[in-house]
Amino acid sequence: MSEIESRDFIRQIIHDDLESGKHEHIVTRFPPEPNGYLHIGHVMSICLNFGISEETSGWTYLRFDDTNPSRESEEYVAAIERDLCWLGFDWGDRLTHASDYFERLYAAAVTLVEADLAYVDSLSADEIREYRGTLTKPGRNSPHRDRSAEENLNLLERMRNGEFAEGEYLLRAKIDMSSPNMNLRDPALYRIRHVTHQHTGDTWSIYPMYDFAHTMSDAFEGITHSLCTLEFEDHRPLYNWFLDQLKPSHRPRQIEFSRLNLAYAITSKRKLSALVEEGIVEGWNDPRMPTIAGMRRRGYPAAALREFVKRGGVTKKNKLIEMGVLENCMRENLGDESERRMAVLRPLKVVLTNYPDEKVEMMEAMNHPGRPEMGTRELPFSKELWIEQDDFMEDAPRKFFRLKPGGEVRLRFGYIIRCDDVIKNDAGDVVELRCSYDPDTRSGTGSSDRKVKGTIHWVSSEHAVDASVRLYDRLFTEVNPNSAEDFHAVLNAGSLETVSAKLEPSLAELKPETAVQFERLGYFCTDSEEHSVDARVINRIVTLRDSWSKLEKQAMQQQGKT
RNA sequence: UGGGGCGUAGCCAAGCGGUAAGGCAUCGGGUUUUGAUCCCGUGUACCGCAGGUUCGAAUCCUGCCGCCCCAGCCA
Repeated sequence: MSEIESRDFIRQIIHDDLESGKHEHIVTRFPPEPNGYLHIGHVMSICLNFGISEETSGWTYLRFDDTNPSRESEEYVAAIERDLCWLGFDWGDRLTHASDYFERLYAAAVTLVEADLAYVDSLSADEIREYRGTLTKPGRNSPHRDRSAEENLNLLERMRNGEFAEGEYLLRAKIDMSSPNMNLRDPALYRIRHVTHQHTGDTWSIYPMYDFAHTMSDAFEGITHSLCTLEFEDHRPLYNWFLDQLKPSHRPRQIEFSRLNLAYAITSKRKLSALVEEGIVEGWNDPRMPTIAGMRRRGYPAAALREFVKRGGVTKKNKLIEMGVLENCMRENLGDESERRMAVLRPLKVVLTNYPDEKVEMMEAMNHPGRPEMGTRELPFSKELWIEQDDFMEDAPRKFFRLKPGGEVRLRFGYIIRCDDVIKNDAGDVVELRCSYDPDTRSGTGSSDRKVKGTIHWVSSEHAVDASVRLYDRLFTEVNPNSAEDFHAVLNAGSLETVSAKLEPSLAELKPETAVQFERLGYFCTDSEEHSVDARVINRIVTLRDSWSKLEKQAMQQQGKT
């Protein structure tokens, strides 16, 4: 253990800036555009920005980057605030909008025009593209580039007054049409848009572009470090150009980091939005979605999500993080925090032939094997039980130590039973097991130390409560669906399976959004929208680690080869 | 074929001229009334490749290769 925890490159810069006295406080911002729900990629940015200000006793603004009214909405701003709160971050009274600065932004634009650093163009969108040149060919100056400041001012004012149609005029920075950096070829500053803005209503008919609005908003808020993703690296010269020309009293510094990509998941708002609109998932908060709302509904604890992002690190290298890392964070957190319960997902009937017909015993069960302070509960035990179909095998391999004909197994917190008969239907499916129990092996009694290899879970059928349980799997079959030509082609058809499960009676009245472990199966969470005590709906968060299924897979592969 | 980035084990990631941390995964083993947890142990990383500088390079220099981003009046 070294005394100095190694810092990522951004925290190193910030540490140095504090050390050198360049800044007294660190001010960051999280600037989502309210045009969709936040996803796992945003979680990283959120944790970075809010995390850094927390660590340095600075502060962070939540700033809605609402400069494009044609695709933004109130629904999204509400969802973003909700998600941020749930994740555990607090912006206090520092909730702002880029639109809060529209007047100041306009004044800054006027300043640029007056300094002959911006002009009103009247080329069409197509012409502008044509004039811009290509990656390898320089662009050409617009024929309107040399309008007088007076004329530009007049035109800009009339743009603001709504005198022109959309696309008729455009305010552009006057930089360098031959720059090898496309962002410097006279980028657009303001475009005309006759649209009602979700925050400013109809007061504006021109709206600033991202680069201009974002840079100046950072400056207005005294942001010290403006952290963004790699694709904006090319924009930094433009960011700095605005600061150089307009000389605001605060000069923020933009630093870029690589985004977090999760294997088998999509993190593109456009595609996520398509999944919702095409009805491929049930909504932005479908438990299969990598959105914060979806992961929350799935049952992922916020703390586990934060831990996951922390493990990813902060660098400039493109990364694709394995699902297993995410799943492990969930298992670690839930393993410590959640109570254990018994539930049977795919029930198989077991009748204990030597158990008295009407008898019911109450068996004591620990709520958490590692945390006795979490207490115990009682499980009713009776003649007729449900066990998991997977826990019985007629022709079992040597290493299968669950139930098989003539074999013995321990019922967790119950007795050891032996399988005497297998009953099948006409189709040949196993529909019932006739077993006998050993009365001397009751769990917890002194004479219960007889060992059997396997222990399986069960539920008394008379006392069981029903539930609809949804088993989720990855939404895509491709590791990196982001780069697939068409994501529809790599959708996982089996991403959702719903089963009718039997639960132990203590689970009858669970509140929505409660996570528990179903022993030997995984972690599950009652659905926040559809679950009620009358109609239980439960989502599987993640399975337990399962070394048996691993062995099974290996065996299958070997069989396939030989 | 312009510009900007990035390349350390399967996936992340330390390292900042002195002879390759750590996590996850993998594979062994122990404990276990969850095949879970827990506990031990487990890696020949040609540090993208090739040269060079140096007593010494993942770290400095040169060249090359690979991958990502940029031609919205999106962010």
